[in-house]
Amino acid sequence: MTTAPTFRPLWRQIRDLIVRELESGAWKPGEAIPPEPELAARYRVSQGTARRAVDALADENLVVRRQGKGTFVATHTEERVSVPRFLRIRRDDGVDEYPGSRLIDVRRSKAGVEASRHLGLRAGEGVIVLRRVLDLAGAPAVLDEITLPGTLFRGLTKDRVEAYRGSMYGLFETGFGVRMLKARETLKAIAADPASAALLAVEPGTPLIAVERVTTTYGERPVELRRGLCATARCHYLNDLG
Amino acid sequence: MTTAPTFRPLWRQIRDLIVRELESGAWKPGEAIPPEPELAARYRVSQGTARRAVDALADENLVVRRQGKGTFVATHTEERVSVPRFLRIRRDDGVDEYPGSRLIDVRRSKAGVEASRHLGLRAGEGVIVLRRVLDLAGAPAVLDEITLPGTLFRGLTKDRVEAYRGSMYGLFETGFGVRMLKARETLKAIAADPASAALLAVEPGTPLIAVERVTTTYGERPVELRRGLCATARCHYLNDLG
DNA sequence: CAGTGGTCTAGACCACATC
DNA sequence: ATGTGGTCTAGACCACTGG
Repeated sequence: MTTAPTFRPLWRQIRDLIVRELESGAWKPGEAIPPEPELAARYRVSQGTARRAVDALADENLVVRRQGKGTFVATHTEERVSVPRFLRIRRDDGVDEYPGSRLIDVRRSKAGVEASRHLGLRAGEGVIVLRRVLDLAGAPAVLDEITLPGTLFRGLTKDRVEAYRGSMYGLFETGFGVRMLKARETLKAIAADPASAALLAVEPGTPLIAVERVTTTYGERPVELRRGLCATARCHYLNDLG
Repeated sequence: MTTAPTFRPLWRQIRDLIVRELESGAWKPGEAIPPEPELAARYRVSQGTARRAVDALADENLVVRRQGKGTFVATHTEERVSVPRFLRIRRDDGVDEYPGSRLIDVRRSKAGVEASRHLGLRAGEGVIVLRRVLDLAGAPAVLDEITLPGTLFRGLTKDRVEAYRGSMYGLFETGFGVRMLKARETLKAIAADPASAALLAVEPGTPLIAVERVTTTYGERPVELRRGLCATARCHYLNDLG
């Protein structure tokens, strides 16, 4: 039995209030949030305390500070410059490459046991399943199957995905107002089945890394289930332990 | 070409000075560092600035703050309570278990191309190679091959490892004064060779996750090369993306 | 109780970006 | 020149630990 927190610092309360504003969409991804003096005035605290709250948000990657310019709501739409934040697959030769994406299909269906469990849906609720192949160094690297709650991604079609220029999470954010904040990945090694092998251009039975990702938005609410099969002949999964 | 940093905040400089103290062993792992007022006096700064420096160290996991008690040098010797900080392998059933370890052998040899590259040694320098199996849920889960620079781990023997009660990094820290601070892991999927398969109690050819870890101490200096083969039938590799 | 880290404030000044 | 975030200070007070 854990006792409820008996004390919440002021900066923590301010942080929570700002998160609620972010959640409600008061300031959109990429936009600036109010400057520190204004936040301090609004919440009736010293600038130091407002600053502490914003610091916490920056540590959580919810906002990005830019000296001299302001503090901006974090976004997935400006990741084209480097490698997407959530992509752990890298080329063995060390070259930083934004992976190419080929969409296979977009289907509507009912949530199975696994999907409903991970996404917190009732069995049989509508989901959208999207499949694609990521290319790295000119060869297929990852076969992705992305499962989304139908209610959140109503107008999502193959055309819409193909028309969008940028990362998947950029589309989710700008097109559907769903912000991907954290993810938890679970990795296993499996043998390639014939169908997947064909799409990845490897022999059936080739060892692959199976990545299961559950992505969450505000309040740890799960909004994406992603299963990726990674062929690691010329690339690898990278992880830094701090 | 990157320009040299033109400005270093005071708190950053203090942080660096404290790191040097830590590196020199002025305070040993598990011990308390001087309280904030004392640090402030020693470095002739305000307590707020000293605090900022210690905050940075805490963020880097070099020290651990404990309210009311003090600030302590981080250690790997107190990880028995939970799961070791650098271990990403978890049981599928969610049970938190401290893995059992069976040592296979400890050999002295010469650094090969890979080892010398990753550990920054000259080819042919002496290394110690240690092999073991980690058990999870009563079954072999990971086959580890740990390569260490001979000069740093002079008295390391099979007996010494078996006599030590605690994690490998706990032994390195208390027995050899080498503190493991960060690590970078590179994962690939491979098929089990017959020898490894036997030790992991799986069929030859079974897909495994091959984890290559390079662990570093102060100044990003590499001090361990570890190759692990993970059988993921009843466990998985877990990674949180923030 | 004294000593530790944790919070909050008010104010001065610095570094950076923009006009 | 102005406005933004970033640094530093001095001091008051709170929360937690242990004698």
